[in-house]
Amino acid sequence: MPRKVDSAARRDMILGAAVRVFARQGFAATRVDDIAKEAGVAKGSVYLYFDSREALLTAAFEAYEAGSRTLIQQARTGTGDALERIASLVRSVVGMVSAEPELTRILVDLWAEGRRGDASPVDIAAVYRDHRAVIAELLAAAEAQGTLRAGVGEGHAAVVVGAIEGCLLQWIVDPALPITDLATPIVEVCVEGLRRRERV
Amino acid sequence: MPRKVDSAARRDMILGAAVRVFARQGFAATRVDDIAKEAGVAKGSVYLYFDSREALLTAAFEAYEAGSRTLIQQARTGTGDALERIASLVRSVVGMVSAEPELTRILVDLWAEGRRGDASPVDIAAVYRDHRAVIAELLAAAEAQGTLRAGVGEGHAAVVVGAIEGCLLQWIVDPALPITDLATPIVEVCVEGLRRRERV
Amino acid sequence: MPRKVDSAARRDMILGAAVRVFARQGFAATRVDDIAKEAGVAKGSVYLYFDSREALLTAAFEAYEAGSRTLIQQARTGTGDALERIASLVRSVVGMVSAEPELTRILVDLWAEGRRGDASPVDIAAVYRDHRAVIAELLAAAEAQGTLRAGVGEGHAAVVVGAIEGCLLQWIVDPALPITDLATPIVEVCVEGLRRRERV
Amino acid sequence: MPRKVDSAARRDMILGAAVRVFARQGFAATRVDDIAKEAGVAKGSVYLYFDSREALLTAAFEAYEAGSRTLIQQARTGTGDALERIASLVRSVVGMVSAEPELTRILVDLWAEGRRGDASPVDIAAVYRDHRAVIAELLAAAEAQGTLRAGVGEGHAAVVVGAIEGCLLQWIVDPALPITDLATPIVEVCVEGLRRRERV
DNA sequence: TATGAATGAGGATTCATTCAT
DNA sequence: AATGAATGAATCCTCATTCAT
Repeated sequence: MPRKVDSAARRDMILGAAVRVFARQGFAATRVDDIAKEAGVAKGSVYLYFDSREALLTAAFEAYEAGSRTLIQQARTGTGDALERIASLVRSVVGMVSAEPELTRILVDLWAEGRRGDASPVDIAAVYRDHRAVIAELLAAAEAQGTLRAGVGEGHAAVVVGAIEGCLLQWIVDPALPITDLATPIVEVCVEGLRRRERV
Repeated sequence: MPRKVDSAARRDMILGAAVRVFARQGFAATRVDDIAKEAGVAKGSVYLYFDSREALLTAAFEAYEAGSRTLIQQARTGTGDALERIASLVRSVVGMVSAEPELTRILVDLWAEGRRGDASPVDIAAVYRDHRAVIAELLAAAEAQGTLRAGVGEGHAAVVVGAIEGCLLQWIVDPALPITDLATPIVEVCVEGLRRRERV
Repeated sequence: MPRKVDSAARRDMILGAAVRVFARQGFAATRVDDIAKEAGVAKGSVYLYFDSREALLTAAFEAYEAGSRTLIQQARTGTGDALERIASLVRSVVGMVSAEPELTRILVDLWAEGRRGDASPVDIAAVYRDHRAVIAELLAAAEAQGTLRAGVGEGHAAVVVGAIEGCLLQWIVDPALPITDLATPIVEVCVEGLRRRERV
Repeated sequence: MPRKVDSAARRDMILGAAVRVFARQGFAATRVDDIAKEAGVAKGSVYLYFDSREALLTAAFEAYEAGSRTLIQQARTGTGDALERIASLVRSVVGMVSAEPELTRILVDLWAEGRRGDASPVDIAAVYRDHRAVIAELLAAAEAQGTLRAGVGEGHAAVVVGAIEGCLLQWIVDPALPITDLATPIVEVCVEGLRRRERV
């Protein structure tokens, strides 16, 4: 009779440990042994669930990407004032920091890994392309709703995404920065910076 | 004296080679041998000018930091409309991408390295602290000039810095993104998002 | 009793699988997992019947040795013209290739393993000592029968064994070689090379 | 000024050490560290001259092959009685055991490695194909000279090669076997087994 | 100063073997 | 008896750094 294990749960457990260690030390400085220790298993066991150290980062990316996709989906399926929906998306993304601080801290490793381009399975560029796409869609909707000021286009979507990610970046590099307090300023700058100026 | 000049030039030459290779392959994937080859010197010669592979990244950081400090200085010493000076700063930082693309592409490695906190000589957090500080100063000036809308504070400075760095990030990760075209949108979103709404 | 039979059959089944995989990939490149898969059992089950991976090779050797002993026995118990009995032995050994190709292909692993000398339970040297011994006995008989030419001794027995094994070797290394066609040439060279030259 | 080293000599020195260790322990049981120790260098230095542990075996094969080619060349360029030239070749090959005992003892590893077929750079099969080819040529010459008995063909060439290699094999597996004493018996059996029977 | 051969610590990965179920 | 998850020792190879010339 084989030992009973929930293979998926085990995998998740190890991945969770890996993410914690990556968040703490950075991917480059993380040894497979560190991960095994954090997970409370032997080094070899890590390889029962992941092909390589690299694969753990990729899996972390996939987890991040999945969360990201959910947020994007929500933004897409929402209704109502388009600029308000952008504001919600901003708050959701920033909210992820509290929900998943480790996964967020890994972002910098994903950027570094994803920069290699097609050579890497970490296609972080695609994630941001998607982000820009939703924002652009919402901006188009805002335009239709007449709430947008003139001359807003693709570039502005990149700026909104940039504002969010750039704030995450500052927090990653300096955890003392009160990232959760930034959601409102981001919304204010971005949404108000795009909203049509009311005539009196 | 001529010796010293030569020596400094040689150091710069090697550092330049290192930066190019870092930009191409990323710090983690860069071997000291790659740098030596790019510089056209022997591996051992690299160590005549730098203590370690790590030191090359630190030196690159210092170069980046110096450039950054110059921009900050310019923003501080400037005069005139405060919001316009913010706009200039934004354009300057984005302009650095064209001027020094390699140094910019290295940013991601600096973020990764700098994240280690006090353990690392790459204090990238300080750079962004400084950036936020100037922006905050300029915002205060704008407030005094009456061009700022109400309720703007520290957080908004972080957003402006975030918008810039977040756009750089997107470009690093996806060089197809037309980063230079983003200067204007960034300015529009940030400056207009902060400017006081004119009454007619 | 039925248990015992089952057990022995199971052992043989696993050994057979091991031999097939060894023949295919070579001992060094064979994982216990490969053997388990070939046998259709779990990896752990292999260890219920064999102490170690090494033990499987040893068991294969024992099977080979048993077959070899049978042939030797037949050669010893035979009667009639001594040179003819040598010819028969040659044909029998070469015939084993068709009968047990996998076991034959493993020979090279047995040679490698057996070379370690006393440290190894694979005493392939003893097998060849035995082969040489029978051949020598038969040569002595031939001498008594007056069919042998003068000056034939121990060394010639080694040559006969060598001719056989050397042909197997060439086939192992190059399966395109039509090994079964070689039985007759081996017999011709060896037997005629030893037979007394008839006076007319 | 670079350290002066004769790179080729260094390579040969390390290869020599590797061959000695392979001969002693077998390829499978040889660690790169063992080779380094035998050569009196650090482990890493081995990799300055060889790509991998495997490459050392390949290089050993190439050395063996080169020697083999020389012998073949000599056999081809010789003149005189064809059967006598076969006898010389036999003696030369057997003589290699005294000249290069370690290289000879490695043969079994080359056989094991070479058995993998096209996947391996150790094309030992080609070596034996060449050996058979020369022997076949010499047999054809003998036939033309009228010294050969009827019905001799390709297969007989394989037998001659087999007799030689099979004797080496017995020595490898059992160094107590007086291999040098076997040259004469091999010649007697093979040459006399192929020579035309004189009528009185 | 410059070189590049030499070093050896370090770390990812493999896989024979064990053992809880 | 059978399983296959878990283990961790073993080993290949890399590469930052040193140093003799």
